[in-house]
Amino acid sequence: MELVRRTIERYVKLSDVEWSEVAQYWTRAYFPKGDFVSKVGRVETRAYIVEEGVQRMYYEHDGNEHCLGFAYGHSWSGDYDSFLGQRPGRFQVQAVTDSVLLGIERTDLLRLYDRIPAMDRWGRLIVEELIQGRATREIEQLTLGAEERYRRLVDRSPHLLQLVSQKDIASYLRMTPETFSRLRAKVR
Amino acid sequence: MELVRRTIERYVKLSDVEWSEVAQYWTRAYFPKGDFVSKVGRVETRAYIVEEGVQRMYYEHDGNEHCLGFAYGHSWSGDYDSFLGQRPGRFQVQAVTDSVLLGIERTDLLRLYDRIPAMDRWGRLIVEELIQGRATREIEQLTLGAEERYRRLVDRSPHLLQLVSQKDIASYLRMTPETFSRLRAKVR
DNA sequence: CCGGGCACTTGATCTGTATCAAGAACGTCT
DNA sequence: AGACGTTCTTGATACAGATCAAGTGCCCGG
Repeated sequence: MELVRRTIERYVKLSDVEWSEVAQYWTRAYFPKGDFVSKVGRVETRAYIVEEGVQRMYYEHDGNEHCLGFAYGHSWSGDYDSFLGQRPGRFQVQAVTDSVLLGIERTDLLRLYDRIPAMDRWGRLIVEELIQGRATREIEQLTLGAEERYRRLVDRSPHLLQLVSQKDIASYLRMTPETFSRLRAKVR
Repeated sequence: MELVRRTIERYVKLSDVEWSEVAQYWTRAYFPKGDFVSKVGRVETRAYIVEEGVQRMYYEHDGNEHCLGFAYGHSWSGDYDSFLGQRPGRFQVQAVTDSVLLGIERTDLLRLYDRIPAMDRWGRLIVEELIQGRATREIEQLTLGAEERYRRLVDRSPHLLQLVSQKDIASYLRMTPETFSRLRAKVR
């Protein structure tokens, strides 16, 4: 659970006493490749930090999968939309590689928010960061053509190409696998 | 400023003492139609609540304007991206009609976050709500064709059609004014 | 270690929406 | 009130990327 403390303390400082209260609620969960972290229709009651592995979040429509993002490194994972709104999930979150996540129940998190103001602040800062990331993505979707979107991914997140199938990345970039494959051949 | 209190208290409760501290920092600002609330390149130091009027937020690229959203009712206004990240703004926010906004300086807001835990929580809840709204928009952009996007707008926000030019709405719906006009003629 | 099914590639064709163009109606500034 | 600029409409054409189709290779499970 040290990872949790480090992650939180990138935003706010916790005393040892506070941390010991926070720590008790986090648990480790294992998701083998292919397993679902969050499923459509189910209200997500847990928030996760990625300890190991990669997960993808996607929206299903007419049998098509539209990937909205990947979680890895020590970022957030799980369906934040369902978690924050406590409504039936609209997204699926699936382990793309064997994954280990550190999770906390929403009721426990709310209890911590009540008891430890720093945690409430942390919740705010995390979501603020999330929203800025989404704004960047929105700009890119809005203004870039398929080739430029591909180029940006290649030089900003080359590691993803190793870990995630081309069709999932294509979907994340809003293009078909065919288009992705052609760009791959074309661009250097 | 009563509006500010009502807006905040839709999320958290403030004592009269707390409110009197909060209240002093808010000021009223007038933006005649066409004026800019936030401008590209400038760091936004204020957050706003709309008292009157409509504003649009857009991204400029190659001389094209891509509208990301409108603010009205008693919602947020201003460039939240620049405000939250305190980086030079990527968006413009412009008054589409004569507008009256209630604003607060970031430094004052941070001071309130420090002094009044309920305000910190309010900040979190506001941003959580914002992100859920963006997720909904993202889903619609992802899965709906131009015609369906148009239909949804018409029956969810018909008032916008009265207040905002068709070209701005077209841009918000990610289509050209020509396509918008054709859909208008076609759909009922 | 074999076999079936994905993942990926490559080619041909299709299509929704953008782009270009031109005219009509509207609003607003002097 | 006149005139210009902007918004909206309508038509013709262009194009990026999707879709359809077929073939190759490779991974994983039995």
